[in-house]
Amino acid sequence: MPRIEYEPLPRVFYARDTISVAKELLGKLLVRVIDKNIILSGMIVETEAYTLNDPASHAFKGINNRNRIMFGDVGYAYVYLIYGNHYCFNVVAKDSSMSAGAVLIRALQPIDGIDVMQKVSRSGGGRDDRIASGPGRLTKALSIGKEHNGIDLTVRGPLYIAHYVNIDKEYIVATKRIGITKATDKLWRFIVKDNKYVSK
DNA sequence: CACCCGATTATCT
DNA sequence: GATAATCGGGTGT
Repeated sequence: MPRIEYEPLPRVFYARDTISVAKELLGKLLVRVIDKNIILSGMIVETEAYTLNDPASHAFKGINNRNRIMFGDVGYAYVYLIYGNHYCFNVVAKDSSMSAGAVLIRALQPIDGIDVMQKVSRSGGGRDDRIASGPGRLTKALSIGKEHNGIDLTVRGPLYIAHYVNIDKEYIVATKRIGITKATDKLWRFIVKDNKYVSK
């Protein structure tokens, strides 16, 4: 059984304003451990922030059974089904004055288990720059589903986020969020500049 | 490459 | 009944 060497980010990392966390998650590693011996991972290269007073956020209209994790403690996974057939993976992040907030992880640069991800995802036909490029492709590549909703991402387990590299401020670009119809002017999508694994 | 559309479910009106 | 933090396959240029 391989030793898992990646160090999870502590809960305090997520206990800050959602926008800052969204930026600082770039360059971190999303780690998926399957059956305690298969390790899949990727460097986060694209994120989006969703806050409480944000018409585009699931939290905007108040708590319900789907979004309740967004109103809970920080550092936990919020996974939900979109368009009836894809899962989106988020991390709960907010400062103590906010009741809800999360960061959508939209794209990864594959690091560990690229061959396994290619088999599972069947996206991109042999190219590695489409495997986890987009929120639905990412969850498919790492086999993330509703069973991971509410999981603690600050401890080594089936799914966690770890330290990896630091992205210089120069290389963080803010853009409009993708696929929303409300609050479309906010520049709350963050990408690693010139990285080919960012969704198009 | 651009556009169009169907899939399929939780939530809201 | 409509819409949604999406994707892949189809058709046309």
